[in-house]
Amino acid sequence: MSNKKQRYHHGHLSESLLQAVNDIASQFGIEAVTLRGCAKHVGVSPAAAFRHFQDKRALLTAFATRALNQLADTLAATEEAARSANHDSFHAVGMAYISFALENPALFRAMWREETIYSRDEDYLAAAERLVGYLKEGFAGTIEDEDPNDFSPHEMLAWSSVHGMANLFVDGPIASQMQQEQKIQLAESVLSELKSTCNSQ
Amino acid sequence: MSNKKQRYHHGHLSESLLQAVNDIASQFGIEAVTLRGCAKHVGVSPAAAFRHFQDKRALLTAFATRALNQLADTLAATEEAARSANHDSFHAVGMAYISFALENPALFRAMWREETIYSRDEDYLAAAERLVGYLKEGFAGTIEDEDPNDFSPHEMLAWSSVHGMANLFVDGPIASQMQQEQKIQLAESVLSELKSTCNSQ
DNA sequence: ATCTATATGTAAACAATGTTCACATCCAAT
DNA sequence: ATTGGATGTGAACATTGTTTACATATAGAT
Repeated sequence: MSNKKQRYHHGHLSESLLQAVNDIASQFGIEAVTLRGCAKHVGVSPAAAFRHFQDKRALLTAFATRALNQLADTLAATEEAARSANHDSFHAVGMAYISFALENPALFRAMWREETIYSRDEDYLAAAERLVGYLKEGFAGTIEDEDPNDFSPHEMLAWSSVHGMANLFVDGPIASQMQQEQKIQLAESVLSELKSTCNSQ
Repeated sequence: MSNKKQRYHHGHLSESLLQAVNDIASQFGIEAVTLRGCAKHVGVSPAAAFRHFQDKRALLTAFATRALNQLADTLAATEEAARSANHDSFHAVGMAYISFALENPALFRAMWREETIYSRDEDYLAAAERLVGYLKEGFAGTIEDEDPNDFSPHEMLAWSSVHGMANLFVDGPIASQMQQEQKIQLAESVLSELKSTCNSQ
């Protein structure tokens, strides 16, 4: 971080800028992310960012896209692991979703904020579609699926309750009043309730 | 709006500023809310706002507080109406929550955004506690309640799924891809699933 | 190797925003 | 009527996003 300071060209600027967003957002929240701040964090002039992103909004869109993909990766890996270990993969996927939000609140917040991103961006839509795909396919294949192209009430119930808990644990009155451990325990028991409902048919 | 323009003192500035936030947020989104914009909307100098709110953040906190109270009012009224009409009040309260979000996305977004408000503000906490209270009391009294001071898995399941749907309908890939009507129908059927789960004991 | 087109970076400037400060105006209690 | 506190104004400032004109590096053709 000290010897290659003299280079006029950075080399991986767009990648580094996204990393900067991640660092700053993780430490101070997304609201604290500033274009100039990211540029300084990377050691580059503010204007340089505009060679790689049309906008601040475009930068945040790319960040949200990456966050979506990370979450989708996590879910996929979790399901695979649980399946091959013969564990309850519905439970595992649900908990993975919630844990991701708890461990990366900044990422989780970023990926859903319609107003601060270009939600019609091609890459963003693709990433979103990938995540939604998992869920439409029966909550990543862990519950029975009637139609892989649409949400059944069961699928929607599963996703929305997990998504709702994740949101409530990150933003809301519960967020600051409950310990991490409590949240996880509550999530576990809610998922148990859910499982019986969603597998009942 | 035209004859009382000459007064030096506004009279109800803090109230009017909140109204301005509402107007602008409803029309252009919360991200578009600007202190100067609100001041101009009210016909007052930017600095005047600081006599009534310490911060932009304090203004948004007051706005979020009001939104929380509005939602709580709506839920209370809905429950009362459904109860006296002998309707399914669980269903009614759940749908009211979701409808509120669909009809007032700006309000709904504002009330949960920890990063843009003072979430430790006294009034905000009171409003949040009031809403949470409804839910801790058995989802506004519509499901059985084991402990009014804590969330049972049933209560958490009910709230989180409703909250999750509201969020997904307002921010997220579904938001733009589904019609209002579809969202409501999906919500209805999810709530039907939920009811059997939450009342089963 | 040289030249040149293009990609990538810089510095300086601008408008908009949040915020503060010194001052103006009004209201209300003496 | 006077005066003190509440409320509003205008000018200023730092910060931010963004643009523009210019500088430098890199890659491919010659």
